Amino acid sequence: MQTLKEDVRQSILRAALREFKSHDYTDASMRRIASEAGITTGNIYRYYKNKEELFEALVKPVYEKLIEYVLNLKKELDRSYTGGNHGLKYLNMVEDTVIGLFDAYSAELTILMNRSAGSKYVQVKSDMVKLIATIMEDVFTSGRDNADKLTIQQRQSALMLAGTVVEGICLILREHEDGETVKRLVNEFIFLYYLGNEHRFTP
Amino acid sequence: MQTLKEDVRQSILRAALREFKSHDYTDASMRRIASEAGITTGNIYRYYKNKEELFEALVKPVYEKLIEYVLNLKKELDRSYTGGNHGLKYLNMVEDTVIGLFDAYSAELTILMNRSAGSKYVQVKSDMVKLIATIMEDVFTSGRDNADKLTIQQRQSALMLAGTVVEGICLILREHEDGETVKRLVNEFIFLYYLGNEHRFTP
Amino acid sequence: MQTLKEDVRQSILRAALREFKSHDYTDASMRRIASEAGITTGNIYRYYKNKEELFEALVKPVYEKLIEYVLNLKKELDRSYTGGNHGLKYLNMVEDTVIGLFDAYSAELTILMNRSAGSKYVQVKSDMVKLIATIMEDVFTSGRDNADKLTIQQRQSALMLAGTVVEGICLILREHEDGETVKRLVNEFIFLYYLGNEHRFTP
Amino acid sequence: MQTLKEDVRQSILRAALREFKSHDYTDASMRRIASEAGITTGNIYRYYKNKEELFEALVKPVYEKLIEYVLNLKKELDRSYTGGNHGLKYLNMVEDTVIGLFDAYSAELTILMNRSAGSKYVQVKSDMVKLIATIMEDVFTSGRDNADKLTIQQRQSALMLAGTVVEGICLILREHEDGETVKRLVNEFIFLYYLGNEHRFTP
DNA sequence: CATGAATGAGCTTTCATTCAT
DNA sequence: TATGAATGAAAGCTCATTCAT
Repeated sequence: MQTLKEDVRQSILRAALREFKSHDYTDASMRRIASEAGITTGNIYRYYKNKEELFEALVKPVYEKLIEYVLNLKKELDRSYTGGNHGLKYLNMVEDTVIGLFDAYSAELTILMNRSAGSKYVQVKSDMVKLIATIMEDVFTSGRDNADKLTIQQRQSALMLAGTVVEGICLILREHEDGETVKRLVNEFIFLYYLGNEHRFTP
Repeated sequence: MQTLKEDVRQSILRAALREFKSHDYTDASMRRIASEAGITTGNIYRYYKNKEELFEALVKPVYEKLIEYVLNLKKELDRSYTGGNHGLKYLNMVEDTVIGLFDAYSAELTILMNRSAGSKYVQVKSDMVKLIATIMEDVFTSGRDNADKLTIQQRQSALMLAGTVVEGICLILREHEDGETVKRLVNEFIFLYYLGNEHRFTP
Repeated sequence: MQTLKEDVRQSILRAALREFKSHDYTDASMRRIASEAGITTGNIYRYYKNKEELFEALVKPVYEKLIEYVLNLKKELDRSYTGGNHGLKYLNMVEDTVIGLFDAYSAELTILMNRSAGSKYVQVKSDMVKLIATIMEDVFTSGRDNADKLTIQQRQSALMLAGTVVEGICLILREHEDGETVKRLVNEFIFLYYLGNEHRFTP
Repeated sequence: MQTLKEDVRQSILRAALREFKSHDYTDASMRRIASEAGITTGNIYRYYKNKEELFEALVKPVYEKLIEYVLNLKKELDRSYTGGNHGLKYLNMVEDTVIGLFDAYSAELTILMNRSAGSKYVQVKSDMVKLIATIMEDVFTSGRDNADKLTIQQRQSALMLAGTVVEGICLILREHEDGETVKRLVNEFIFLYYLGNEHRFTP
């Protein structure tokens, strides 16, 4: 064979998935992954150069898709900043992003968002938060002409909303495996944010 | 002497607070805590049997208060389930609980909610979530006579909402030290949930 | 106590000395050093941060002295390049350097010169060789006006002579512990090189 | 088939040669040898039981020739100890030995002398040294009737000279591949020793 | 015969915990 | 009580060697 045994590679990935689902990158143990995969510690290193690479093998594909989606989102955002409340539209784009990624890589997305502490992917969450915060700020200033009039409190609120949206989505990802359920819950969740904001100033 | 001992105990707790604020239970280092407290590694074990107990010393008081408040909340809930939409009222009680605890134990609450991974307090969050989920279910069934008519989807939604509320509050606690800011953001956050739900069925 | 137990530190150094005398840096084993020192593996790291630092603790002092001596040698060399055969004089300076260093750090010098492979001190030997090669070239061109007339063969010879001088001295260091013996043998050895070269062209 | 096998054996040896030229026995890697030889890791063990045997396969032929030459040298030495300074003659025999072996097995000789650390051939060098030391002692006592009058210092000097000769030759072997260059440098080097000793007592 | 996946003992290093003083 | 040196198990990783296919 040219390639290493595909079933072993699969069981390593499966075991790694389980391990990283329940431990942060730092706390995950190669020994445990190996034994869970039914192989010896050393053998894992024939398949993945080291812990970082094993983690990356799981998480990089989603990460790259995420970046791609996020860049599109940003472009869309910049293109149409001419006014009008596009809050729901943007939030829907966020939702589509999540759902799209989840369809292809449910567990991996979960790990990327929840277990990267200690790896080089730590900043992913806060990157997402920053992006979504700009969306939120856009929501706040909708209809008005410039955004730099935001008070420091409004900026804090935007960051909070962005942070809680991200955390909320992460939670849903963590707790559910079924795609349909995830979709429905993310949809409800995002819609809640939309409605909440919609009626903020018009009670 | 007792006096001296109390001094030391206090500086251990102070140091532990700082350590656990920035590290998960597993990643926190007893050595660092000792040296930050200005004592020796071994001496820490005269005051606390082990890492778990030290963590507990920090976190148990808030935990117990939390339980207490939560039981009250529950009682209130059970007592007045006779109808009418009390969603906001209950959410306000949750908010009051958080704010109340935060006033007395800001850092400890933050730690309890955010850094318990690896300790026996991991489940606190999910306990909270379960409780709040019952509140959410109450919101859903407001005006109707019994709650066991909830579909499985509704139950999932309630759990999701509860989970995201808790995660959101945890995030706010994690990111802010200033009491006023925490209050304002938690209030906004809770209000968002209220409004979001309020207009759910009346768009 | 402020400092770690000095006798343990000494026995670690003693054990490390033994280990590094018989193994290259890479092949030396911390476990063996620890057990030879009569302590546990982990305990070594209370005294030295890692293998590199333990090696350095042994070898850095000699290394710095060596650099110092060598810079002096170089200065002397550059200052008096006006001609006349100073071969013996320079070789005597090399000898003095070796003897001086050996008096203070016999084993350490041995290790520095013979066991650095794999550490950041690998190049020490070849640095020495290069320096001594310039001395040798000076010997070859003594009395003549410029050195760049040396043929490629002469340069090879100079490098060979320098290399063998260094290797010879390393050998003497490796095989003998007694200072007087080292002195005598290095002296004889250097003198041999002097005589050998002296009579090269005047048989 | 026998033919095929011989091919493989040859390419293993060729690869091992390259590996051992640049790494000590301990640091050489069977994996690298196999891959350099264009075969699989496991297959190497069909041809050579283990690392030691592979090393031996390379080095034993030279080793045995070396022993043979050395025994001859010794015989010659014993036969003609009746007086007269035969120093140069003997040193020339040493030189002839080296050159002769080098002609037939350049790389293997280099490896035997320079890379045996960790294998069972470590002592080869010191064997050589011991033999050459007896030559040196003969040089010292030339013209006098018996050798056991040598002082301990003289014996040490003889050992030193022998050791440095051997180290010097090893160095030349290590640094040069070209046969002519090796010959010239070894010749110069040996001649240096001859001259140096010649004029020792007749300055 | 050959393959290359698998083994297992070894490596350096870290850290909660213990214990002689 | 307090000290801080010592322990020992665990981590990530490497590599000569074995063995099922």
